[in-house]
Amino acid sequence: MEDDSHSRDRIQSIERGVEVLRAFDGRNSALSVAAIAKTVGFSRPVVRRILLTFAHLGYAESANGLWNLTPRILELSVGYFGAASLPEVSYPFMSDVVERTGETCSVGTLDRGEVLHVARLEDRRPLPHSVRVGTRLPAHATATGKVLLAHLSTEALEEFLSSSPFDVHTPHTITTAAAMRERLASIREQGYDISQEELNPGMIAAAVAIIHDGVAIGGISVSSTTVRESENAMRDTIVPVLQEAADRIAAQYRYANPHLSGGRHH
Amino acid sequence: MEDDSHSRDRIQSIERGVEVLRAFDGRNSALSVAAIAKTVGFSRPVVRRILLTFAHLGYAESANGLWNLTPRILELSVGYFGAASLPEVSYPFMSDVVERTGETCSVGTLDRGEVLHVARLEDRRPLPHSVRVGTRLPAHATATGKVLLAHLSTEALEEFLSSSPFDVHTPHTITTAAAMRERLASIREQGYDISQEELNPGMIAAAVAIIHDGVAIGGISVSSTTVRESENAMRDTIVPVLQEAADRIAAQYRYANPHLSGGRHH
DNA sequence: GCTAAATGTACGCATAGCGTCCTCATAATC
DNA sequence: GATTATGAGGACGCTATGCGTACATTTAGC
Repeated sequence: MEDDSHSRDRIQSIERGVEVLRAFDGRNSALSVAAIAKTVGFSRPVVRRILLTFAHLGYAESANGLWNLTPRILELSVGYFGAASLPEVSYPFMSDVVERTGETCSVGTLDRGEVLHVARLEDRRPLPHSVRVGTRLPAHATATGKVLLAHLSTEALEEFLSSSPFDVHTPHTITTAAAMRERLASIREQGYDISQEELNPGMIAAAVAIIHDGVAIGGISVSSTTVRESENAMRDTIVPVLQEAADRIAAQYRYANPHLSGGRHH
Repeated sequence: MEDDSHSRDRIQSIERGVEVLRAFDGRNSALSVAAIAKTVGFSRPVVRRILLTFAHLGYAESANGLWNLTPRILELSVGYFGAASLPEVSYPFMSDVVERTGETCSVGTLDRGEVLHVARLEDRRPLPHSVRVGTRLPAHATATGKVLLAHLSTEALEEFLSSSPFDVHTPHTITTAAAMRERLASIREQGYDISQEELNPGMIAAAVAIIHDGVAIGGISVSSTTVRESENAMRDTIVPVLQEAADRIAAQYRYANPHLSGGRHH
């Protein structure tokens, strides 16, 4: 009751600044100060000061009363995009997947019970539900999420199964822990998952885990619509391509991160 | 003398927080509190509080005294990655370029006299100088930079030519405003630029501007090494591919941003 | 031309966040 | 293996920082 609000060594202004950045969710192109204030729940002068700060840093700009983030905001992610980071290593192989399948390819990791998309490569035809880099989707209703859950340790999986309420998105969404356990078992056996209309109607996806040193560091998937791809086509033609890409990404990742392999340093 | 340091409506803590994030430059994988404090010039407790704040938000984590950014930091860029943003629109066509040329392709915009890389797609063979998304390079010594400079308004160009000191990176770097004017004129005539060893020895790049509504909203380039590609090969085989991609990106950008075309709103 | 809603700005107060200081743990040096 | 040096973690009092209320001003809308 004392540690969650502000624990003396946590900086309020930074948390507020981040909340303002998150108010730009990518859907609304430009936001007014008042709209942001309403979203995040701070007073307007506070939001204004935060925006002016970001503007001074070059991360935001205002055009006649409406605010936008500038491309320079990408700078904040550079620290994660190391030479050996998962997206950095994955992109070349994802390119291969897009070329061979003609569909959109994504790479994601498990983050707080959700799939965080760290890399994405679209085919020329855009999909109805566009999932941009940085966005999260519920793990229990996505193919990538389930292949990652399938490789979790027993304790971590139990925690997920007990803590997460399984939101229902479509009639095909897996809703019970029992059904999820069953599905995860078959994923472990087959090595892939196909999710048909579990999150969005009309959408289908296949995913394979990227295994490095025995742990699933991410999942690679292909998403499409049910009119373009059937479950059989996914299994027969796309899963092998994904499997090959996952293996090559893992190998390249191992090569790029030699210090992670085997035991600790020296 | 009063407006630059802290102007009463700018939040110091946020600026400090951003500086700490930038201390993670992608080269050093993990940093200690003391190392960051030395880099940014704040006291250690301040850096520690900032890191704890980001850790609480899920953007940073510490492993036995060393700190890292987590993939979730990508969330902060989501606000820029709109459906109609330049990288979002470009990636599919960049994929095409990589496929047809077998080389690394990048898209960048002009930002404060530097080229800010907003999208990048590598071929499988990594390049010696890896330029990640979010990083900036000097405009005067890169192909993308020069095609963007070539489309600047007269005033903006004059300001750039007078303000920027042209750092010398190699013997081939353009160092004088006169030489730059000459080069820009030929770029306007030919529609592309090829930069051979102007920034890094052994590297060569070709770039073409992405023109939307008469203004250059970005540049697309292919980078390689001088052993793999000659200037002639660049001009004859790669520039046409880039030109086609640039045109298609511009067209798609126009389609994705209908409100930007023609006159202002209403 | 009047209401309404949103922006920019000012300013005094409270507190958030700063730095100094101390303790403890972990390495490096001889 | 004793000794120094370097860094992490934490406590605490003071002050500058950044908060919100309040007012002035602009822009849009019926």
